[in-house]
Amino acid sequence: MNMNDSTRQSDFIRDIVAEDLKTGKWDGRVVTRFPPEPNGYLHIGHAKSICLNFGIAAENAGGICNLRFDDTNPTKEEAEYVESIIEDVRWLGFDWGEHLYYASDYFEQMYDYAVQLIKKGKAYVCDLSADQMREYRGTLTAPGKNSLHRDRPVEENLDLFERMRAGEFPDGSRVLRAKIDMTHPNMNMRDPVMYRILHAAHHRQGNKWCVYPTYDWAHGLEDSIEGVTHSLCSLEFENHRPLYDWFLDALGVHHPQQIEFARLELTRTVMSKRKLVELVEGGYVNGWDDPRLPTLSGLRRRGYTPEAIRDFLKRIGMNKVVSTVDTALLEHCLRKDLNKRSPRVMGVLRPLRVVIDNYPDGQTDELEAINNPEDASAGTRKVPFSKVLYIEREDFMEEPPRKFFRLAPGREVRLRYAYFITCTDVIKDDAGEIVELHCTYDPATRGGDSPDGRKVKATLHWVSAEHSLPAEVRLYDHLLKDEASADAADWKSNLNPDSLEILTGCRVEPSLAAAPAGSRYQFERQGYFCTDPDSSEDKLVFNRTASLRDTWAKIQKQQKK
RNA sequence: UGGGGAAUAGUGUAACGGUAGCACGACUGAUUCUGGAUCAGUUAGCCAAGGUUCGAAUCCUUGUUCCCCAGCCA
Repeated sequence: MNMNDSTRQSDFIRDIVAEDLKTGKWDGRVVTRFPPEPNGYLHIGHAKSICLNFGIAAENAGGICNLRFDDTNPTKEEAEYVESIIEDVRWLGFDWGEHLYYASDYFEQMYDYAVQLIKKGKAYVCDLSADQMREYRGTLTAPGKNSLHRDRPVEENLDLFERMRAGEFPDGSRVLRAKIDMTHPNMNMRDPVMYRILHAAHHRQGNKWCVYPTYDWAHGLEDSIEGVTHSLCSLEFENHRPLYDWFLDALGVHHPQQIEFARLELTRTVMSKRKLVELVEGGYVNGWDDPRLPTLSGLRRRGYTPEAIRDFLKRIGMNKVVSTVDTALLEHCLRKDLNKRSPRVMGVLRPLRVVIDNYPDGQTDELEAINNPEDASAGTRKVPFSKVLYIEREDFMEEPPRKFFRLAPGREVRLRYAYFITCTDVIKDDAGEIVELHCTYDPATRGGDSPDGRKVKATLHWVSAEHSLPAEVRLYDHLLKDEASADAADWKSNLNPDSLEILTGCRVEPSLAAAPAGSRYQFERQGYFCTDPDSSEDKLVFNRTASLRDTWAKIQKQQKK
């Protein structure tokens, strides 16, 4: 990956890794892993974990980070998700080399380990139903009680477990449990389930198995088998750590250290899988890569850069505090990156026709425009100018309020890289709607500067009517409304009804004619845009990645108050 | 009411017994052929109360608040 945006940083996890390196705890090895379950699409919360795990591996000589699919539940997992996860991790900029693994490849080994535990008298087959098991488990404040099958002889457990695997029993009829302590204050330690019977086809193993390991049993083993040193996971697994440790100790195998960190929450969006699924399946958004979603595929389609996401994740730090990061910080990182690298272009979102009365009919001029003022090497391009132009509707006001610097009757402004123009007439339709402006231009200001030193207070973007290309532009806003109702159950009432606005009559400069999908631009004075995969030469489609900071909008807001 | 965690400006994050700093946001101003960018500045904080210490965000005690756990999900 590109390391120049991941300068060395520190946090409590990296401190532990550094300390372990110093004491030689793992013989100088650093092995981490990113272990998604292939049951959905990755989002920026996952990216926090990805950057952490791959980042730590990259920062330490010889460090390794495995990409491991935690595919222990065939009823929820699909190959489609495996593909998308691989694509997203790559896109984010990380490389696992040879280290791509599947938990399901360890099923045989896990089974053998389970047999070992049975032989040690530390696991037993239990015939309790799910309902009964819940009863026996007790509650947060009351201890549980032992299953009547808890003291089954080893030989019987071995026999039953083998027959479970052989498919002799129906789903839900039996499980293999660890024999720990039904009165343990930590619920996870009350004889947790290690295997359940699931007659379901697995996306990689097919019908080879009908018993599947649970997370608690499988995860530590996966880490152990792969020689992981630091197993990093989110806060909700803190309560599982004693069990993670118990299993590995009971087996006497390599025992990685589990360390927990807080997952990422962002303002004005949703991050939980459950909610994302609800949005996608309920048709509130258009698929997993809807540009409004915080999924990596959504952010990619929206025009986010991996660099901006990594920079953001680096800035928010790593902690155990449950917190919600302001989306404004993500947007800041985005704009910072895009500002440096995006070619400038002129596009008019809501066109207003302007006729330059004193400009010769049929004449075309080509004006030189700077591609990126932040990057001299980006060079310049030619933009056509003619008698009939389009400017942004909101750049003209017939009765300009205080602090409105743009075009108004009798006022002179600059057309960027072109000429000074002065508004001489306003044409309206029967409904009183402004349909056209008449202006004059000053030929002496060609290129955008007045030889007499005359100043204007505004510079407008524009396109030549005849030369410009039609385009559709999709404007996005936050998924959630600003002031969110506190009712967590009714979270969908907080959805922002204006999160998507589609503009169809837009006009963009001709240089965009063959803009390939995914290419990013700054539409001057408007924001950052990228070409949507829906775009073609016949029909250009752009997504607004982010708007530019808009001081005038702020002033307007204040004036309204 | 059991157990496990966490509390530092509006938000996120540093400080590891020795001047509470950084970033985002908000607000000023300068500058500008993008009301962009840039530059300069302002704003605002140690959950509470005790204790230890020459000295406490940091150590101790008590309390408060918030998060997680009763799937054969991960």
